[in-house]
Amino acid sequence: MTEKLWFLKNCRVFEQLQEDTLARLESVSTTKTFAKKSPIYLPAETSQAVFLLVKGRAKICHLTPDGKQSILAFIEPGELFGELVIFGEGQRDEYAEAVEKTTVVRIPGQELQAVLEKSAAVTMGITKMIGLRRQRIERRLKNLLFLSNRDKLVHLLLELSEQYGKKTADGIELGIKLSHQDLANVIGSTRETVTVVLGELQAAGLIQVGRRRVTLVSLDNLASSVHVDPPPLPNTEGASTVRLT
Amino acid sequence: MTEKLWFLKNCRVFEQLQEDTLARLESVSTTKTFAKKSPIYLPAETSQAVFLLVKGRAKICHLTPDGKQSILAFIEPGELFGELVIFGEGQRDEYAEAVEKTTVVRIPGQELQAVLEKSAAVTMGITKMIGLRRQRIERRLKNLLFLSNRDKLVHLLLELSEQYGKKTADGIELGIKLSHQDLANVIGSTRETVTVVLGELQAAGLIQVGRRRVTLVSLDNLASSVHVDPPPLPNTEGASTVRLT
DNA sequence: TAGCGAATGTGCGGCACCATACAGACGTAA
DNA sequence: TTACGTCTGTATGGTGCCGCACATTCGCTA
Repeated sequence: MTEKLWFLKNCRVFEQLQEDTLARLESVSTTKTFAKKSPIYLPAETSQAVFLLVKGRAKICHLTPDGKQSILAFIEPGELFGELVIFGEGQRDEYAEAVEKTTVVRIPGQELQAVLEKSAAVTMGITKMIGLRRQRIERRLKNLLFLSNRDKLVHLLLELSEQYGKKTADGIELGIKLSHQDLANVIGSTRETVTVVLGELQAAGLIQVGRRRVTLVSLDNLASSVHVDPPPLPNTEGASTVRLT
Repeated sequence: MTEKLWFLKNCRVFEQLQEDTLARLESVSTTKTFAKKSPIYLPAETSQAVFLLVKGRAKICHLTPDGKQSILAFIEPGELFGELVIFGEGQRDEYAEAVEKTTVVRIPGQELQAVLEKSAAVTMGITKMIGLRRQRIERRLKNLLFLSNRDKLVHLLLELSEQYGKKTADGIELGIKLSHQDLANVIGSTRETVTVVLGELQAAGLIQVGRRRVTLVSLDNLASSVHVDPPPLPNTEGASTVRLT
């Protein structure tokens, strides 16, 4: 019927929901489209809403007092974000920004909370999602604590390969376009340093870089250079359709 | 009746549980006491268990390949930890260590999962806990990304004051004994740097330091020096009894 | 296809921080 | 009380990374 309903139904967390609950959720949600670089929600916003990304891509960011942007996460189609507001923990201190033209479904926090009370399955799904993201963040934290920028960057590339890697003739290509500035904002470094380090990694034959594009030539060598086991290989056919987590 | 039962009942997540479920949980759980500095669980461990800290204090840690210890969190009496195993997400990559003589209740992951299926209230409680900890970690992450060691340390002190602060005549005293090495392991710095920075903060009249003890003289000045709002004041009477989250 | 903005490459001075080394001070257990 | 181990203070050189400056190239859009 409506697009919204279809979107909601196709989000893994909601797929087990009964028709009437789903319909209710649909009726209180709204669809919105954002242009590239426009904010989806801001820290100051009083309205407590959760979002489902339908199309495009978003990033969750934070600004330091002196204007530096930290990137906490990227959000892909099918993923829920801003979900921590349902715990009524006061204001957010991060914001979400569309990195390309992006469509989202906006779900009022109250309503989602009501759904949680009705469906244990959905609650469990949300819990797992939050837990999974916490594990990811914890992993990032420990990588950021004591590593050199080189190693932070290698870790990041390995992590990205797990999520966005597409196997090609040259190696694993990252299916996400990121500028050096973006990479720097994820690992807490500077654009120039990232440029240099990427150059070194390429010179060492570990990766191949192009404009907003990175291909990991040797996962094994990359991984062993930072003393970790190589991450699992992505599916051979790259295209990941609607995913969750 | 048994001590275990009492411990479980006094953990906020479980307090709403029905008698029989609680009894079941009690029957499959075991109580263990660990000496100072001994490991409570290790990354390699195959047994999937969740722990409830009853007495003492623990820290969740990670070791870098070159032997540096990152501290991810401290665990206080009444708190659950190691809870992410219930998502069957393979091995842990962190370990837990008793920082003083510590007693825990060990709950098999399977059993906790069974409880979650029975009680929506407990599931919601666990979800909130996981979410709250994620927020905390995210906050730490963004503080670690672009700040100087001085600012990282100040942020840490403010955070600790929120959790362990006790109001005294001189200011807010942190009710947790931490060596400079511990502080360094939390913010990803070195022991010497922490010593120096603490000295500077003391010279600036912002804090008072003693052996494994820090007192925040002026929350406001500390907070404004890193461009954030001062955290909420702790309760005047320090002693926090069994807490959760 | 011309032009402009964004993204990338590179060099260099300055400095915050690390690594090492050592000395003194405190706490705790014998 | 003594003795030992842990914790803390301090100095010193080395360096990885930032901050700034500028040249160049790519890609999008008009």
